[in-house]
Amino acid sequence: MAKSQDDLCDFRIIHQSRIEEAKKKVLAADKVDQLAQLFKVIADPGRIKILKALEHEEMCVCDLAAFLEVSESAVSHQLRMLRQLQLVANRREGPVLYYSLNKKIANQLLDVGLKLLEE
Amino acid sequence: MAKSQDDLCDFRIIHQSRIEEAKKKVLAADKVDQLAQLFKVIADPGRIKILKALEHEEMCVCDLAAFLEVSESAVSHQLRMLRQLQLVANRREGPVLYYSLNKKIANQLLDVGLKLLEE
DNA sequence: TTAATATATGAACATATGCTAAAATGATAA
DNA sequence: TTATCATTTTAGCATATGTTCATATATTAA
Repeated sequence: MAKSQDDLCDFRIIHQSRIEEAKKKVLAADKVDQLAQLFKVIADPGRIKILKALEHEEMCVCDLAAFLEVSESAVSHQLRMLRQLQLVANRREGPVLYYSLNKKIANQLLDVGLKLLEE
Repeated sequence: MAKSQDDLCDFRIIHQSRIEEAKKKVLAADKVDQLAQLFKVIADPGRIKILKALEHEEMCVCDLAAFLEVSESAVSHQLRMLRQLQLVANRREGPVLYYSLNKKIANQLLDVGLKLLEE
C-alpha cells in the first residue's frame, strides 16, 4: 500500500496532510456502503410512517396499506426493504402476516433525525 | 373530518382500530417529508465520507476531491446538498472555501446507524 | 484590465428507485 | 381436489439521483 506522488496525478492538492489524516481515519469501505444502504432504506416517507406505526403495535400488510393509503403491493415492496435490513420482522397467523419492529434502535435513528431538524 | 365506510372503499380492513390508532399517532406529514429528505442526503457513501472527514478538521473542496478520489465538480454538488440542510458550513479564505461540520448531531446519526448495523 | 485559481452551477446522460399491473406463492376452507 | 384469501414477486415504466462536461462566478495577481 505504497503512498507516492503518483497517486495524486489527477488532483490539485492543497493540504496533503489533511488528506492523509482523513484517509487514515476513514471508516471501512464496506461499513460506509452498509450505512448508506441503511439510510437509503429509511429515507422514504412511506417507510418512515411504517416504522412509526409499528412502534405502537404489530400490523398486517392490509392494515398498513389502508393506513398509508397505497396499494398492498406497494406496501409489500417497502416491507421487503425493511425486512432485508431486519428492521422489521413478521409472524404468520394463518394467511395473515403480522409485521413488527425488529430493531428498536431504528426508531431511535428517527428520533435523532427529528432532533437534528429542530436545531 | 368525517370517518365513514366510504373512506375504506379501496382496502380490505382487518384491524380498523389499529389503523385509527396509527393515524392518530402519526408524525405530521411535513416532518415525515423533512426526515426523509434528511436521510436521503445522508444516504450516500461519498457524503458519509465527507461528514466523517470533516469530523477531524475543516477541508477545502480540492482536499475533499483528492480524499474521495472524485472530481471537484462532483464534490461540489455533494457539498451543496449537505449545505442545503445546513449539515456543513463554509468559510472563505481568499479564493478557497473551507468546509466544516455545522451540526455535530449529524455525525451522531452516523454513529447510531453504525450501532444498528452491529446488532 | 486581463489572466489564473478555486469553486459553483446547468444541462445531459446513465443508473437507481418506487410504483402499478399481472402472475405466482402459501395457507386455509369447501 | 378446487377455490379463495393474504401476500409476495416479477416485469415494465416513470421519476429521481449522481456523475461528467461545459460554462459561469468570485477572488486574487499581474
